[in-house]
Amino acid sequence: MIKPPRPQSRRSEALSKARIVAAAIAVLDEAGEDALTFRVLTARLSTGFGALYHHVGSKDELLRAAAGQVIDEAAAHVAPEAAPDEAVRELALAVFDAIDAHPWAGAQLAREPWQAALLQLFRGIEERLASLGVPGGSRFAAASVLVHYILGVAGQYTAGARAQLAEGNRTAFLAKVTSDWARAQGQADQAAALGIAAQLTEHDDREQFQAGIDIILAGISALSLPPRTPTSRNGN
Amino acid sequence: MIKPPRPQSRRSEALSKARIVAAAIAVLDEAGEDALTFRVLTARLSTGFGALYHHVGSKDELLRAAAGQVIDEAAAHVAPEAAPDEAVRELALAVFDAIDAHPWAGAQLAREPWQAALLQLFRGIEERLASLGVPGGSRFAAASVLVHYILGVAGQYTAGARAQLAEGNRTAFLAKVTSDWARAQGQADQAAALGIAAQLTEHDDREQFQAGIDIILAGISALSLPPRTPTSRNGN
DNA sequence: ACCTGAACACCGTTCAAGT
DNA sequence: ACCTGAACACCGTTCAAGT
Repeated sequence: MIKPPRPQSRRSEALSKARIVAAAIAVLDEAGEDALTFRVLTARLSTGFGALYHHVGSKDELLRAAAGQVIDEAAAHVAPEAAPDEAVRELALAVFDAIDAHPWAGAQLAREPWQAALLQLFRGIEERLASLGVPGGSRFAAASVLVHYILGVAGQYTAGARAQLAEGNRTAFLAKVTSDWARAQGQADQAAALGIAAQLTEHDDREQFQAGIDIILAGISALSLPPRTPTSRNGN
Repeated sequence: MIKPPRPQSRRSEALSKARIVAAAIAVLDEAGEDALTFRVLTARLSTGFGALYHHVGSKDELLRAAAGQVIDEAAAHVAPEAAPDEAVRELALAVFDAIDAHPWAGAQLAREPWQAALLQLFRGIEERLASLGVPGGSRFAAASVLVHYILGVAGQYTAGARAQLAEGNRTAFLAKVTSDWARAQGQADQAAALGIAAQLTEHDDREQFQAGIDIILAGISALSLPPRTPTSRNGN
């Protein structure tokens, strides 16, 4: 009675949480957040609902796991030998780029920020701030601002991506927003609204994000680092 | 044929967008985001679906209008004679407090940050930064960081409030998060996770938020304001 | 233990019909 | 013009039944 070498099933591999999460990420990347339903997952993995629920518990848990994986990968790619303030910038940018590539993950993180992956980010930032000389008493607050900012941008970036998808393209989207603003403003304020819309049109999201990180790092340094010789401070 | 003085209808007032939005805000405040459905609204206003759709277009539009109203009210309460940096702090805190009172509004703003109400906030901040001496070239970036940060905190604050509601209370919620973290970490890192959880337990959200605003304002000042005599800089 | 898929309890939204 | 509510086209989730 020798066991047959695995009775080649219809599916190539057995179902597992990892395979379900991978399929979910694929659907999310290809077609966005609204497209992820248990029905398309059952079709894609050729199973039933019960099989999925046997491995994942709920749709929320699935979304959490998918976002966690994306962020984990991003945060792992930071060069360990970088100078501490550069490392903070790299960490922040890695998360930004991950969310650029997977906008749905930004929405998820903004919604449930206590995921383990973000704990890693927080700890990574706090560690670098310590190397930078930020004293223990203000380190928590300093790391918090950075993480809050990163998540704030993440959420809004995602929102923009989703809306641009719905509206066709960035230009069309901004045109619609601008006209909505103009309608909501008094006549006198329409010029200001147009000015802001123009700056939104021109600016580069990634550069803007980096400029924000620089401002916050400068603030942390100003408030909680021993003052240095005030030369060569050209931050722009 | 004199018209009767308004044939006292079953409902006290005619249906209108304003009344629908008011009812929506009431439901959201009383029972949270998930509780707002067109079905409970029809019951509360004793009408049918079609009547609601005749005034609001979609649930998204309703949510937008509700959040917009809450933020508009908050931003309007800032004393106009305040010093510019104090005014920025007041604006930020007003939004924070509004979201504390209406957590669902935070989620909505994080999801669709281009609402007209936020344009007002942005302009209010930019104006004050101009008074503060921040040059035009960096003012947009500076105001952006502040707004991104405010919205980031808003989103996460809301997430926390929602989770605490689900979990029973803040302590129970933090206990659950901590145990999730501990499970996800290696043994060696559990201490660090516990330390962060402890700081989360102790800190006051509102104070933390203010500390963040101070850090960002210090960074703006360091990077784009003419240097002052470096005395009496005690920001903590 | 793992999987299947009909069925349940909801949603937001539409629309023919009323006044 | 404004309102009504049955009906439609979806969801996430459960669960008795299979292997």
